[in-house]
Amino acid sequence: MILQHGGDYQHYLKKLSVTHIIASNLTNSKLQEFRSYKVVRPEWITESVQAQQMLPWQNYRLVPRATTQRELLFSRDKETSIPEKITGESLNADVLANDWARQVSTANPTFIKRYYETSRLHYLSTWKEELKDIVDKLEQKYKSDANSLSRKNSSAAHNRIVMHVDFDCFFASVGIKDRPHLSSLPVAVSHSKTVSETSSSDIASCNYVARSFGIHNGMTIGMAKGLCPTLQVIPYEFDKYKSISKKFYEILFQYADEMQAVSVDEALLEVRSHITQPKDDACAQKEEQEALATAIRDAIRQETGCEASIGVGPNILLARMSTKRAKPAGQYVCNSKQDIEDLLASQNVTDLPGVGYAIGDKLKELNVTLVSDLRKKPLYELQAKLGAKMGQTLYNFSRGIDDRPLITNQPRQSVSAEVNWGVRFENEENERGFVEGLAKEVAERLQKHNVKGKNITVKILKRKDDATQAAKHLGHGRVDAFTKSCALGNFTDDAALINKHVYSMLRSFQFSSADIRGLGIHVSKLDNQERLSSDQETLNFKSRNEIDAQQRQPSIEKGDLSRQASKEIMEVDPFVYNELPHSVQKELEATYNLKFKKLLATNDEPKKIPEQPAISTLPELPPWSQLDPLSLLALPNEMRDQILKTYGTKEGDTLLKTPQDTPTIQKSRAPASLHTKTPRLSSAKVGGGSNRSRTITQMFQPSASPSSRSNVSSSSVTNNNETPTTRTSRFQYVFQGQEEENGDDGDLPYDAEVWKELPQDMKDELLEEHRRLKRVKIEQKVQKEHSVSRESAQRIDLHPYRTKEPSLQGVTDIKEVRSLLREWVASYKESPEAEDVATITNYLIELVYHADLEKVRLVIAYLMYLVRDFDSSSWKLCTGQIHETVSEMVKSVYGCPLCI
DNA sequence: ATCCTCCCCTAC
DNA sequence: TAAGGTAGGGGAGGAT
Repeated sequence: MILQHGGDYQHYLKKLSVTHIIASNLTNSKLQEFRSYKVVRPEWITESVQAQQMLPWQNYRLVPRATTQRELLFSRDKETSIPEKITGESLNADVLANDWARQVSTANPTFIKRYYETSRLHYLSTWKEELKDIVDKLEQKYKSDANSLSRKNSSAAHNRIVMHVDFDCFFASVGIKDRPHLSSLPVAVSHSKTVSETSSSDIASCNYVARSFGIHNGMTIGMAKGLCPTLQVIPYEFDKYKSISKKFYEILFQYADEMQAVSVDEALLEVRSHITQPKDDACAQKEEQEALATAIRDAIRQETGCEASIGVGPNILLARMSTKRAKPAGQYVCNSKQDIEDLLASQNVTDLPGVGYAIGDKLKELNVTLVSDLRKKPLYELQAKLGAKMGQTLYNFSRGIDDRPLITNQPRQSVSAEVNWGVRFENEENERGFVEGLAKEVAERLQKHNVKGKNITVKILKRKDDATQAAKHLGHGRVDAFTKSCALGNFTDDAALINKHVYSMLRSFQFSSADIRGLGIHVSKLDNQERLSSDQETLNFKSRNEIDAQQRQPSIEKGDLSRQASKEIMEVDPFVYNELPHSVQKELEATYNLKFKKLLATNDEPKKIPEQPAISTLPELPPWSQLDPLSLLALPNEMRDQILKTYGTKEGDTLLKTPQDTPTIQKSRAPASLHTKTPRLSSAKVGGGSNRSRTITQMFQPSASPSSRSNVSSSSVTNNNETPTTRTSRFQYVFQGQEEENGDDGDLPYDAEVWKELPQDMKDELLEEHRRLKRVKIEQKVQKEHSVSRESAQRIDLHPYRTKEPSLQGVTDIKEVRSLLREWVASYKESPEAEDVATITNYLIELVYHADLEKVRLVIAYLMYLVRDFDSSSWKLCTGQIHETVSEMVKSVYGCPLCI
């Protein structure tokens, strides 16, 4: 209708060419973004057409969604039928009648500042950030050191030694250190000054004497008093904690190849390079690790006067579990299979890191309480219950497997501030003031960390309708949580701007201010993120140019464009310009050297289609990729022909003014809606069971460079002078063979009927595009499988159904499989590569699903035979692990273990 | 398939 | 009386 009545239609908002925006609904952020545009409902068009004249747009303004939304009306009558309705207003009035409560709640204008000065959790978070910074800086310093390479490399090696160091009841220990007379008494750290039964103050930390009474962290003083009337309460001493923590980190850094700040009293260390004993001498290694732990504990005791416990293990999980075992004031080294068993099997699942109440409950629904129960569950069951990632993680954890590296130098992703205590608003003005203060707080934090963000999220805790006075004094009580976010056009750290958005989002919920029990502001999408892709708005041209100058396509560089744009002359249609909002006009004037066109000389297009009765000029066409063939078919014949011809004669994207002699369609993707809903013509499956075998391509590569996980793929890619996405290996034929077979286009994903209607040249384009897409897909799949196999050794395909026989490296015959294994073991005398172990495990698992247990048995037996008289324990450990995993698998699928 | 929003969960 | 913050991983489900 727009076109037929002389209008023009743009698919994307371009400030220079859009006069009105048609929408029946818009998100909050779009409403904000378009607030200076003429945003009208579609009725403006239809009714104008009907009236045969352009009606005033003002009458068709799109009103904000919030106000068009119908309100859920809870009848007042029903409410009053509840005998004593509890309202936020009455509850707040009750609490705020008390003068003291007024002082410490939002009723006090200086509340936010005072609150953050006393919140232990706030300190915990702040310290963690500071310590991360310190560790990063120290790391930087060491990097310039000559020694740094060896330090770094050793931690990336496969045989990790991870150390977890953790103070025993940190806050309590620090307090007791300066109050020796309390050392043998039950002690707790809390805000509470008196130990009364009614105190709802939390215990932040308590010593082991107190714990012997059943007292634990997080318990209220009131409850603790019930358990132990003689409990000694000491106050927080935040400054002390911080200074002791500093000493702690200074000590640790001397022993760490790499360090992750976990918290003020806790850190993770890679200490491989500090262990000199050979890997295969487990006994000597254990002794050395014990000695190292003792030395570190001694140093900490001497410097800080407090006890720390240390756990050592081959990964983070086992190090942490070891610390648990070590406490208090002890250490534990886990370096044998038996140790792993001792640490895990009998533990409660909630003792695993990352398993709290919620996940513990979900596991309980699966009848899983102990880690040993967890181990009996097949992967798919865990994933179905907990999600793909969590299921996999716990499946691995239960077996002592944990691939996670230490996290260091991670750029911050968000900044936030929230307060969920003491929030009691007497009126809306009160609420507004608080939001303003919180926005200011967030803005200051952004500024402090030198970042800006373009996404703002507000989080609200609203008292449940039936919630009475909170159990904790001025606590939030029983609440529901709500969040809403908005995307900004620009990065910001401006308090007023943040406040404006937050307040408007908050109001959109239409909650009574008296019901609000907590508020938070989160800012994300920060401007400190690494620019990895050319899509990003800022680019580090130097480094990128250096890295991939050769791979660079002669395509457009967005960055280049925008850089030059500031000097460019911009041709503007005066008609369009006059319709633009004033702010946009100004912006254009500021940015460009504007030059007004004479008049509607749309003859930019060299090839104009002459015979057009219906429409004289074509509107700017959407990119080819956006074209919906079904809609195309629905158009009047002439119009469709014209559109198709236009695509055939020029670039789909008219922004690219490069003249094209040959009618090609670049950068096009198959429109999604073309995907058939009827069965495909034929689906020629190629490659068969060899798909997975591609993950093995690294298997026989020399292990010269201590191939850290991250550089494996890159090293295999940059070898030789091949295209980046193909693999350098003697097994390359697997990949290339597939690619060639793709000449078969039988599996085109298009509806046969639609296809038939398309003109031949369009068919040709689509065919070519289809082939290209297919190639890309295969390449991506190869890469993905690599990353997957790197992620976890126990990845199991969730789709057991296999028509093709599983293969290792494209090979299925047991003799050939054996010779592959022989070759593999021979080429890695020292210890196996994790990726290869994963590949073989995967192969075996597929065999299990393929019900070829005999072959499973043969392969494992042969592996064991190959490593039978190896000195290296890692080979034996590894084959043992493969055996165990597969056996577990067999058990979960068939109900009985595998007998070799 | 990938992204985005609105959550939930966890750790200290 | 009391100071239930914060960042990041991740999932569900919808939009693109």
